[in-house]
Amino acid sequence: MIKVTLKDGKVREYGPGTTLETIVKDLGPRIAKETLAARVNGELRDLSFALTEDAVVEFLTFAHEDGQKIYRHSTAHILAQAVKRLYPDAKLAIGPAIADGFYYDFDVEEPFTREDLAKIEDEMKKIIKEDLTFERFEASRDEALSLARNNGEPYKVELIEDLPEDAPISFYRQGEFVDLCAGPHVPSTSRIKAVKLLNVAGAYWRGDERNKMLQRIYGTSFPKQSLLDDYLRRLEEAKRRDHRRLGVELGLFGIHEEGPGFPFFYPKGMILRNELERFWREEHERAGYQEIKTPIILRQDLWERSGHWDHYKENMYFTSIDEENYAIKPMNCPGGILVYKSKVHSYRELPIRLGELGLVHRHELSGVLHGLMRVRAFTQDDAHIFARPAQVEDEIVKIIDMVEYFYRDVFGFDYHVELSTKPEKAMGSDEIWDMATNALRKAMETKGLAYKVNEGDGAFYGPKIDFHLQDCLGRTWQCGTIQVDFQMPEKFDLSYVGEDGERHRPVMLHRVIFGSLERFIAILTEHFAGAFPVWLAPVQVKVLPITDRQANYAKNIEEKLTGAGLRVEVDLRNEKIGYKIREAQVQKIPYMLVVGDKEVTNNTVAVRHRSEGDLGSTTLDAFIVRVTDEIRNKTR
RNA sequence: GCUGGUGUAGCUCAAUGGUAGAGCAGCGCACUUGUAAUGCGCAGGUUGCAGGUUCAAGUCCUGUCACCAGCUCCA
Repeated sequence: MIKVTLKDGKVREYGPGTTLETIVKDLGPRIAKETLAARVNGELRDLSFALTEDAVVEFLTFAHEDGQKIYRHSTAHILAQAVKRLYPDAKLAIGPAIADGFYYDFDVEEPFTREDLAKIEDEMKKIIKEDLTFERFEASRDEALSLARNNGEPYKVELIEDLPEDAPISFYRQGEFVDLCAGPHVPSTSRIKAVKLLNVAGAYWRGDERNKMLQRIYGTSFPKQSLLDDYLRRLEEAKRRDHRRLGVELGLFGIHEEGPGFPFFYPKGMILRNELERFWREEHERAGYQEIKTPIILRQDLWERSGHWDHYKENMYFTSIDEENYAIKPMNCPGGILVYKSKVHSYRELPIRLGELGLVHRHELSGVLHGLMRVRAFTQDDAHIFARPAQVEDEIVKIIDMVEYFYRDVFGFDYHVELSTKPEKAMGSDEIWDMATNALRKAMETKGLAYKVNEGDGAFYGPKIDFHLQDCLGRTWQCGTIQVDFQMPEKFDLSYVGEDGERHRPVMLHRVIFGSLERFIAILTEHFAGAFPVWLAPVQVKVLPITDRQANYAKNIEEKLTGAGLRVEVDLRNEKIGYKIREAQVQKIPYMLVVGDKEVTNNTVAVRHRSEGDLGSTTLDAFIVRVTDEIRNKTR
């Protein structure tokens, strides 16, 4: 007998060769019905897997992340089968599960249309009804290659050829359809209850733009129709948080056809922006930064010297002045360097932290522009830190602290961290890159920060840590970044005078906290769905008189609130109170003060909060205390 | 940049190849109102732009610009 240890620690005994399916049925009909696959001694397995030795077994349902992945991946196979039935000439590429669903890439002569998608979805539903079993079989490398060749699947051939020599090669068959796949899968196609194909888009084979563009079909699936409906509803709701939409609705910012990628900030958006800048300046002053401002246009030879000409020219705009060549800055570092070089520095001054809210311009490909998230002109909350080598790690830790304070404590964002290493097109030796990369690693370890590694994704002058934030649809955007740079100090012959009276080379750190004000404001808008914390709200209080009898009282209140440093508007129009409230609610103004005859008589205000509703009457002074407290504490 | 899709009033959307329309917003008038939309009226357009087909184009074709989704690339 073999011992099977279950998740809850219970041990059961079965004869050798017992399949997981038998075991799960033994556990009960309900778990058997919900179980999709299992993890056996850490390895994901099909339910048809037969146990030959003692094992720790965890049965996976849709409630498990791995269970969901297996479920969606199996759906992707059904998609591929449907496509092959309807379009026998389609060549299969890859079809993984992704965050909220799956996709499958096909090489087809004609791109799929919306109507095609509907047809394919219908065919998938047929396949589900056919209740086809997912059967696993293994093949030798040669068998696998000839199978893929016989099926006329060149992409699969390529995939097999790239598998390591000793890797077992497995296939899955459902009905007439066979696909190369590591698995595992759900037991049969009928396990997929609700499926929806969402959209189709081009995608390069292996993500390389030099390769052929394939047609990628995105879809999702759930074990219940109601879960699918919920998901689709959530998607719709998420779209209502879109900063591009809220930017216009709330009068914050917008992009006009006259300036693709060049955003406009309207008066209310500027209030938000200025508040962020004010907060930023306070925090940086506290952290020992000095502020500078460097020009937007500088001579081209500066950029040749910095390496931008060689490494970043395609992203830069150029101009000429008096027949001399100039460049519009895509980064602030060369300017910061010139400030550093403007005088001789002693080791006693270091680290020197020069902050700059610097407007940079970058030529981004037209297809990547996205509201305020991805633009061609943006303001980085940049800083360049010139440090002695021994100070570098400590400085990195301090920057991480600041990012955490901003993101987690003040704004309440979820974020994740990535470390990017030396790219192909880079300046400097591997040794120097290793040193810089290790400094970042060590700082993150000191902080106990979990991070993922992006090989070859660093800046051309150094490795970086990136902080990524999520938008309303869960897409992530790089915001904060910390970069260690040994190259620029070399290129520009930077130095400081050490204790020994000799010249030494400082190390440079490039860093941003917000990343770009534009992107950060976009994230902020989506995160709060436009209902900004009071300290950021463009209008903090709206005074709503019930009739024009209270107009003077309302104006008086406005004056007092303005005097207390609050941003106030009064709605003096002859409208019903419900109408005024609705408009203030739609504008997501945090506080409404309703004033009618009662309030005038009692010298009070009736407070309404945008999310808490009617809070009852109070004195104006008490209200001012409440709001100013929220502002000072940056209450979310 | 690439693949596909979409461009009609400030916004959201209608209009068989046959006189461009509605709701909201705006403006005017009436109503003087108690916690998410009062009523009536007025105005608003070179249908993204440029060509073409046609007796006739918002609608069909070509080009172009912008936007949307994804890919590639990045804060």
